[in-house]
Amino acid sequence: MESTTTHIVESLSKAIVEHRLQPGAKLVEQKLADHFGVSRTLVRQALYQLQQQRLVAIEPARGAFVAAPSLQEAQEVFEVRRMLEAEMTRMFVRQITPTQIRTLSAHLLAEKAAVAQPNAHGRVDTLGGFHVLIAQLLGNTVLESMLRDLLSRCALITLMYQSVQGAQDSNQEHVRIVAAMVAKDEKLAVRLMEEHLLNVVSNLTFDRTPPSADVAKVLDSGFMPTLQVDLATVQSPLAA
Amino acid sequence: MESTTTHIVESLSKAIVEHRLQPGAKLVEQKLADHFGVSRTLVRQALYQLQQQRLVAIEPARGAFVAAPSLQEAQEVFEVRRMLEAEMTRMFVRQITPTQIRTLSAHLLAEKAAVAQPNAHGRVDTLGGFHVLIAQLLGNTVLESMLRDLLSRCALITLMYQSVQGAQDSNQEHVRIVAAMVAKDEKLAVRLMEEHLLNVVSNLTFDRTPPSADVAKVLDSGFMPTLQVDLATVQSPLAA
DNA sequence: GTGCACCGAAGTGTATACAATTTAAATTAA
DNA sequence: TTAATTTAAATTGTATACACTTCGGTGCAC
Repeated sequence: MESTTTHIVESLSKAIVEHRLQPGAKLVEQKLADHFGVSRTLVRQALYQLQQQRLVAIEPARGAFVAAPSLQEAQEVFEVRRMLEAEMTRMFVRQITPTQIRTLSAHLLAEKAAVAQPNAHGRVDTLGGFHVLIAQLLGNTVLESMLRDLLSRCALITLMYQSVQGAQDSNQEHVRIVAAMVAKDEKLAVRLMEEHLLNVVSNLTFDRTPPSADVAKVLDSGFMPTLQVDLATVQSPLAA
Repeated sequence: MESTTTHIVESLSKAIVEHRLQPGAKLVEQKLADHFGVSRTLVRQALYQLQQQRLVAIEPARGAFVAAPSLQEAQEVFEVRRMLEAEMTRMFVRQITPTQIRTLSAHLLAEKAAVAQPNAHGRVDTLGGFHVLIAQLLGNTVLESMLRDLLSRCALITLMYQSVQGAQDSNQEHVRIVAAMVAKDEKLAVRLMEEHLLNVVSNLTFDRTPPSADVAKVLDSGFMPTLQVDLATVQSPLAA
């Protein structure tokens, strides 16, 4: 059901967000094609789509590179998130239900578990999931997919400008936000959400790590054993 | 400098937003390729990109169609706009400058002129420009491009569920919003902006116009003389 | 007449071929 | 040695070829 191109997009997207492909790294079409066992045609389509998601930058006649957003752009992305999520929080508090509270609580527990684990990707994913979950509970799929895109970009950004923000901190802040939501304290919930996002921005530094590495190796040998298996399963287009 | 694919994307995007290609219309690759004087390869890339912008829906093995968002989705899109633009307005009022006021005033005049004209596309474009302009004045390019995408989708939507919303009404509302901004009345400005957007949503009806027409003819003979010229110039990829 | 299998045309999905450009290396001149 | 120049390899941009799927209609059974 899922098109091959879509599969490539998601696989690359994941690799970028998980930092296995570093910002600035060149994405040579033929190498990717070989890796996925398809022709350049499909890789090309995937790269163009990733360009639109701002995870990849294509320079005409020069090739595709993993996006390396400027600090300026990074701040703008977070600013947009703040705007969107402040309103989202406001709306959510106004119509929160017991069922939703239970779902959120369950997620907070999942976060706590994820934070305790050594798997960095899992942590980022679960923590990001908190924000998507709220959009989901609001029942707005447009908002949800928009937020997903923003979160991907944010993952790339926080890796690039190595945010010192600890995972526990984030989890703690989420807990407090939910508490305010449950108390139906709109103002407080919004303020906490805004501060939560501002915290991340203020922790962005100029520490740019240099581009690097061999695309092929990076793609099939993620250093996380579990992920490696995952990749082996998911990445082959013929397996699906 | 602009890639051929990009050109096709923009050309199709414009045709969809301007309603020359109706929602649900089938976009046959070869026909488009012939029209643009390129191979299917490039058309294909363009269609995939438009799919991501939600202006086109691709059904596997069946082809690409001009998107026909459901009423549900339409409402969600406007809801997101409301969220984003409410915050945008709030921020804008807080840092508004005399220069910005002059720019906005100038735009309102342009709107007034556009509204008086018979050119429907020009009206929609100029009225939408108001919202983009504010993002621009805020200096947030990420927000700006996001808003642009949303506005494209909104244009498609309002055409589909023929909103009765008159152009003058919109212009009037813009005038009042700017007035509140100039007065630095944050609450009022935000409220007016929200109402402005809610008005549009509440005017959406179930009136779906049937899909139709010949793609080729629609693309080169827009019925607007000025636009036609524009298309003739812009659409040929070799001319650029 | 109505429904169903079949066939051909049209259209999509993917791979491959080839021209044009860029990149890197090797070579030569200062 | 360094800088500039030429040359070859690698890479991208676009077109084309071909297999596979879908769509429309024709004819046949009932």
